[in-house]
Amino acid sequence: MALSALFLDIFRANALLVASGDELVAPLGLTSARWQVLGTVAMAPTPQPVAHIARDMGLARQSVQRLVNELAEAGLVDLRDNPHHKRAKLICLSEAGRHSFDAIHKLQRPWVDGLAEGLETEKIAIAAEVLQSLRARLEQRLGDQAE
Amino acid sequence: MALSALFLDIFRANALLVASGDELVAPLGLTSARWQVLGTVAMAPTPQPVAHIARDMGLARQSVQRLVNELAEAGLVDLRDNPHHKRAKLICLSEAGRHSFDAIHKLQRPWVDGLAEGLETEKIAIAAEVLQSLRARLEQRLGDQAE
DNA sequence: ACCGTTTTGACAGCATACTGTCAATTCAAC
DNA sequence: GTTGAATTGACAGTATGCTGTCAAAACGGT
Repeated sequence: MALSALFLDIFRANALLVASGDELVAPLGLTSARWQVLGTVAMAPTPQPVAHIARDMGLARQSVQRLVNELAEAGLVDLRDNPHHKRAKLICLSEAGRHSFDAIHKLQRPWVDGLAEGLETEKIAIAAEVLQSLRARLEQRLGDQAE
Repeated sequence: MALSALFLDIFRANALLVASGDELVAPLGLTSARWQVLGTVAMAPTPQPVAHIARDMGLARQSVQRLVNELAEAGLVDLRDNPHHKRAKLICLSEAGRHSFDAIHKLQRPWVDGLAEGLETEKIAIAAEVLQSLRARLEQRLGDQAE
């Protein structure tokens, strides 16, 4: 079955992307996971609490919680008081975090451009479509049993 | 950039596939990772040592080592003496392992069929092609720096 | 206003994958 | 044949993700 083969490709691509991402941002003292959290925080139109970021990223709340705690300890994000909730602090970039994020951007663009070179845009779009369709089905099935 | 978006889709699809796989084989007391190792062992034309299986799967040697040790402890695989290497035992399925593998197959087929339903085969093929191309590029780049 | 439900972060523990290091073994070059 | 390089498994440690449980806080229906 073609789909089973695709699964293996997804596993490998995922592993390689994480490894390559780690390598890419290592000079900045970051990792793939922290970079992704930092990016989500940076892109949010307004500071969000951890649980909201986790939903945005499709990760478990506690995974993001730990990463945010580490980023806060590293001084890359600040925990701002939330007027609407005493415990759920709002996460926003610190000065250093903004710096790191900008530096990542400069590294990321040529990296992605190099990877994309020679790949047909339409095929990338089709691949994304297939993965999103897969995602929807998997999420629905997991939801069926969990809730 | 379209490719960056695809990366996020790959991350999510990977996480969901692992979670769904865990759920699928949980009744058999297995996990996604062990299932994949078991499958690789079962599919090998002849019993292979751990390091060879790891290369087959694109995983680090030690990751597979641990999983194989656990599978051996669970009695699903046997470690057969290797006439060509005193330390590198050959991994092969035990009776129980063969049983589990057959049971997995029966579970897996309807699951995959259900997921594939409505997906166009050509699009799946294109997605696989994109991911393989991506894999080749990422592997090459990582290799550049590591070796 | 009150009480039950939901959300949230803290804490603890597990599974998976990675890396680095070491000793035993095999292999290859000479 | 001997010696140096590569392979292999054991052991230890790290990063990421998950889950479960708990108490504090917020929310909602009555």
